[in-house]
Amino acid sequence: MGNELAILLVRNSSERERWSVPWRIPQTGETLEAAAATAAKDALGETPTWVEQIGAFGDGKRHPGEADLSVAYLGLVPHETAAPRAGYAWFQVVDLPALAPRQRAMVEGATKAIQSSLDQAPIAFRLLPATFTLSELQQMYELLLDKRLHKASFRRALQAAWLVEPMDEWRSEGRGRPAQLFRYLPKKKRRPHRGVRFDFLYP
Amino acid sequence: MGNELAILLVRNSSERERWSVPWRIPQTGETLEAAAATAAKDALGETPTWVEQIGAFGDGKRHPGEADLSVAYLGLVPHETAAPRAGYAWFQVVDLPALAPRQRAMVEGATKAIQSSLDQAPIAFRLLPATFTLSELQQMYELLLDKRLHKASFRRALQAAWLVEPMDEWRSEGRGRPAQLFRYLPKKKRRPHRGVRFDFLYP
DNA sequence: GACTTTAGTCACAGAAAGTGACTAATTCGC
DNA sequence: GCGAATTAGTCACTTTCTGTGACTAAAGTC
Repeated sequence: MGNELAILLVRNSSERERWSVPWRIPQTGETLEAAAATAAKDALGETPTWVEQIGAFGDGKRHPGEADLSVAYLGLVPHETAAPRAGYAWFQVVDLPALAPRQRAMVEGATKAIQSSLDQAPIAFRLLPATFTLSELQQMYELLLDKRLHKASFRRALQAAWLVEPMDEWRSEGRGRPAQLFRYLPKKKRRPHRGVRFDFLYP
Repeated sequence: MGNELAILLVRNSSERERWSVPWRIPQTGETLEAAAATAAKDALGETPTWVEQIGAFGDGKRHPGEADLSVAYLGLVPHETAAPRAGYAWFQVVDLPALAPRQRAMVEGATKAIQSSLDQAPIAFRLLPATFTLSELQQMYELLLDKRLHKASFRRALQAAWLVEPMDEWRSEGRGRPAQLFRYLPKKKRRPHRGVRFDFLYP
């Protein structure tokens, strides 16, 4: 665990082994995103470092115990995060329990959204400490994309995108040569560059 | 007109020169997408050839005459379409009248969505007749992307993507050499290929 | 000190994209 | 009828980007 994408589900109070996505009915004066962040905080104890809307889901049919309309949000937190509250549990995305159709659609939309916005937004950086090694960054991309990346290609693309800045620190991680630490390069400082594609693929 | 992206707005009944996006409250048993299609049909007299969800918009604040939550959909129709019903009018996207903030956000999201899903879905083909010339196709892409494309690059990428199939027909359009007609190549027949980027840019 | 392990870089081949020029087939003006 | 103008379609060449394996560097292990 920790190197796999996982999702936090809540046990369905009514049924025995039924799980569903954590949810919350927005209160008056509460934005959708705030409601999503609150739902996540109720589950986790802290607010996700990345929150993004997936979309509205509703099939017109009324299901017992379901709202007419669900607006799904994706929230991401790094693994070193507080344990979930009672009634909640993490599941690996590759091995989910049975979910209602709408729930499954929302989860599917969320995983796709991760991959498609990964090269548009600093998602990976919000999931890492302020300073990190390039290997850690690459592993995060691999985890989020569910794809192995080639080291040289990854670093080349990273350079072209001016996304990170080297620091004067190195970290020795037990075995092997110590890795240089980097930090996310705030947008302002970036030099003009072409669009970047992070879709390089390992054979 | 006709070679510009335009949006169909409806006059706000209450206020004098206020316009807003056509809307509809979904009925019980009606999916969101069906409601969106119906709203478009009410405005236009026909159903858009492309419909896609943009997202849910709601700021938590209650505005007079506005729902708590709006789920925005993008509907596209070719230009040769029935005239709008009374109270509706087309506006060029580059020159919109004043809109409420939420409305503006929805329109903005819609125009971005066009561009980002243009190379993932056969949007352009739904806006053209069944057979078309490559120049027509290129003009459609240029209109939707709001970007000039280089002829040779466009055709090269098109070939690599196996998206179209030449027919044995030519069409003479007044001046110049007659253009060969093509049609959209149904997915089944496509040969394996790499992903295609339609983001080649004119200097 | 030799071996293992992880970091980091290079170099090169092949593919893809940017671009201008060129050929082809029509209509228009005279 | 003929050359200019116009639109279609293709080529060729250069530059850039990707995929990839191999190489060097700096630590720990035994």
